[in-house]
Amino acid sequence: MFTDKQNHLASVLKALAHPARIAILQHIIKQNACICNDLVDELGLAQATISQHLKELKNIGIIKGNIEGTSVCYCIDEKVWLKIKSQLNTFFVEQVNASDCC
Amino acid sequence: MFTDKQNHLASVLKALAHPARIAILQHIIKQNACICNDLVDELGLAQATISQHLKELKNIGIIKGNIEGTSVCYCIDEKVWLKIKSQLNTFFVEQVNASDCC
DNA sequence: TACTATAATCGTAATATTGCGATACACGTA
DNA sequence: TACGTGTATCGCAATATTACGATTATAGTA
Repeated sequence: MFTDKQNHLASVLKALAHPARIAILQHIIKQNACICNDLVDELGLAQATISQHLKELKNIGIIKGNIEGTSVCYCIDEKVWLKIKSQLNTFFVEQVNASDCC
Repeated sequence: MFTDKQNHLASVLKALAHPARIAILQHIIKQNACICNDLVDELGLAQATISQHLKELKNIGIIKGNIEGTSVCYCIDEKVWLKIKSQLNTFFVEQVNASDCC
């Protein structure tokens, strides 16, 4: 019904479209390294909830996890991050005509 | 629980995070001018559904509608479009460290 | 004024998302 | 091997989203 590109872009945006997931990404970036579930303390959410949000971010590939002893270390997958960035750029690069009719 | 910025960015992304709404925006941009409910023909959705999607896009201000005789003319609100674009840029500008640990 | 066309809104059913407690699983360690 | 710590998954309740037919509202037209 829609093109693959439209569907894909929509699902990427959907994965990002939650304040908790935005906060998670920002926290991972801020630490500039991997984190485990400091997130549970950092955000005020239950462990199960954080894990669920992490899963959704993993699904679009923007983060990856690495088992590190007894805990899991998450970080941004730079390749996917840049790809998503450029996909959004492509979408927003459209020159909107200033002489709109409304 | 989250910051205003995080909440706002999330709600903007959420409004964009649907293939139908992406298709609507692309169609409006492609026509480079206002359109009414060609969208109903263009996409395969019911008139009520299109109207609902348009409402969500209007809610974040990215499009605006103008009554034009018996129909309504929609177009991108350039100011809001650019603002959202720059908000996303701000988010994605974060330099992800290439030397990640995962 | 009645009629038509366009779009918004209402009501509703189906489905998806969100959050969380409880539980299961994996991996170190005593 | 038993135990503790950190995560993932399950099951469920509450809520939100999506889609659409039916209805309503608005503006032009006969």
